[in-house]
Amino acid sequence: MAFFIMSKLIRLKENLYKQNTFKLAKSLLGKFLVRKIGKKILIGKIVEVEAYYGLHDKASHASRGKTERTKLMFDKPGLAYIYLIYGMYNCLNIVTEKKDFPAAILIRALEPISKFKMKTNGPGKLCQALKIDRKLNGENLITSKKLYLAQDSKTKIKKSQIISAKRIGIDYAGKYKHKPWRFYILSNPFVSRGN
DNA sequence: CCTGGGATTTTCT
DNA sequence: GAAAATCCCAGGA
Repeated sequence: MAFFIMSKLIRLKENLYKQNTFKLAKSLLGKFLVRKIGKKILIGKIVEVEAYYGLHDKASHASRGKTERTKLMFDKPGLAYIYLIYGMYNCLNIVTEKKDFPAAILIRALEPISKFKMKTNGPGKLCQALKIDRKLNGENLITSKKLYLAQDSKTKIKKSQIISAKRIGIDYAGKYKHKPWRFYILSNPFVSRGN
């Protein structure tokens, strides 16, 4: 299968995941999500993310404490936290911050690089397109053969191209619903909404 | 442009 | 038993 003209993809290293959640969230824009299934490789460029930060963030699953479901948010950075939402869709998050500090970055939209059968302009949809489900919950993106993040030396997103906005679907979160913790690439047609 | 409801099932109260 | 980090479709302005 012919891939697009693109310089070599290099997997993101452990150190990168150790930076502050908000810096990391912005720096993930323009990076690539890679999913390997047997010999098949599916690749998408990250164009939209949201940050969920700390125990006080009422929009975060971690705000109600550490449970069987949310314990990964309290784990070490670089793991995948995948959960089922509304009984129907999976959502993929990257765990961030030190162990015991709950935070994660939700991957909300991808620009397709390989050919997908389904759309990737939403957190539930991109998981369908890349066949990501809870079987991959806890996958270590630094070492996993099935799921990881990568960068290419050419693709750089300028600061002026990064938009901050309110997060989506969290109207119950009190004052935290106003936090501008959603980040996306200006004018990118694959952003889920508001572009 | 916007609002509202239904699908579907796990998780927590 | 209610809520949920979604999506799609219908209907109204």
